Amino acid sequence: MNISVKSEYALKAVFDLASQHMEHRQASPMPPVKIADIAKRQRIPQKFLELILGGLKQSGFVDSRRGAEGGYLLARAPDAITVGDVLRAVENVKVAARNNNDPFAEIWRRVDSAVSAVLDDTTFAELARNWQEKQAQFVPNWDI
Amino acid sequence: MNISVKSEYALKAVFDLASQHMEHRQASPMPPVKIADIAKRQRIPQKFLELILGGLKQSGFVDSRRGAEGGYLLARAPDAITVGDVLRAVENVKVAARNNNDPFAEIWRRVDSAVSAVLDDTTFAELARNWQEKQAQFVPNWDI
DNA sequence: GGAGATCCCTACCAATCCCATCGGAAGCGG
DNA sequence: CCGCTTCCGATGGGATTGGTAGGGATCTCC
Repeated sequence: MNISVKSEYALKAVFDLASQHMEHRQASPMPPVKIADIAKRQRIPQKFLELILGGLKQSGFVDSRRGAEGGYLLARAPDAITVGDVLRAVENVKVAARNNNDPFAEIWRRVDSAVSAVLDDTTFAELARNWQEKQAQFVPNWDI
Repeated sequence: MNISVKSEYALKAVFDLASQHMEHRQASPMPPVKIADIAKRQRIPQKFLELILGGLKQSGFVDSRRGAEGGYLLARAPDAITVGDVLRAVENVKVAARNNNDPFAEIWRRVDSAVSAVLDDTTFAELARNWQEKQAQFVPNWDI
């Protein structure tokens, strides 16, 4: 599985937005998250992140508010976005007319479907929840 | 699943050797297969194929005989080589110290094992047999 | 012992991504 | 209107990819 750094950043960005979304108290409307904050938390070069988020917006995963107190937010609920969705949108999917006439066609199909199976059933809500639990395990003194 | 052309060539080369091996009558010892023949059958630039086979030999999958009537042959039986074996040897396997401390570690593990599962249980003997059957289906007049 | 065929090795190259940075324009809130 | 923030196009170095070129080195068969 060859995952480009760019794709990794995209996943981390969506993950960050999902985490922020889920930590937020539902009373007030969710405020946008600034690029600079995401970049700092996820260790992503800020300028690079800008263009990644641009693509992510084009693909309809996130939405943005300009100006002061602007930023990015998720366009859908965190449990309605899977890792596979984001990955397929970000990676330039050059399906390139899979040559059906070679001996490997079958095995590539099998691999693709195996990968999709695991990628398409993990949502970012799940990811964020698991991560929060794991963090709580290592810093369990928060309410003592 | 991002597969480089080079890896594809390597797979095709091993597949070609396996096919030749299985078509050969077992009475006489298997004669080596020439690079030029593999290149022509599998549509691979000959000089490029040379260096790919070199690597494949270094990895222990194939063996070579020099001189007139020389060429390449499999180092193991076709049913003892899986697609995964070849792929891992050819692709520069930069495992790169999987960061265990990110939210995606788990999912990458799951993907890797899913991919390995399908890649490691397909041997080239299987591939060659399936291919021969498929060809026979489309050109069924060979013995009429 | 040649001759011819083959493997082997090093170097090189052009194109294409990949990762990132810069500079400003445009929009929004106070 | 001013500061903050997203947006957008251009640029650029570096690595990788896909391939070429050519000359040995070495083996086998006659």
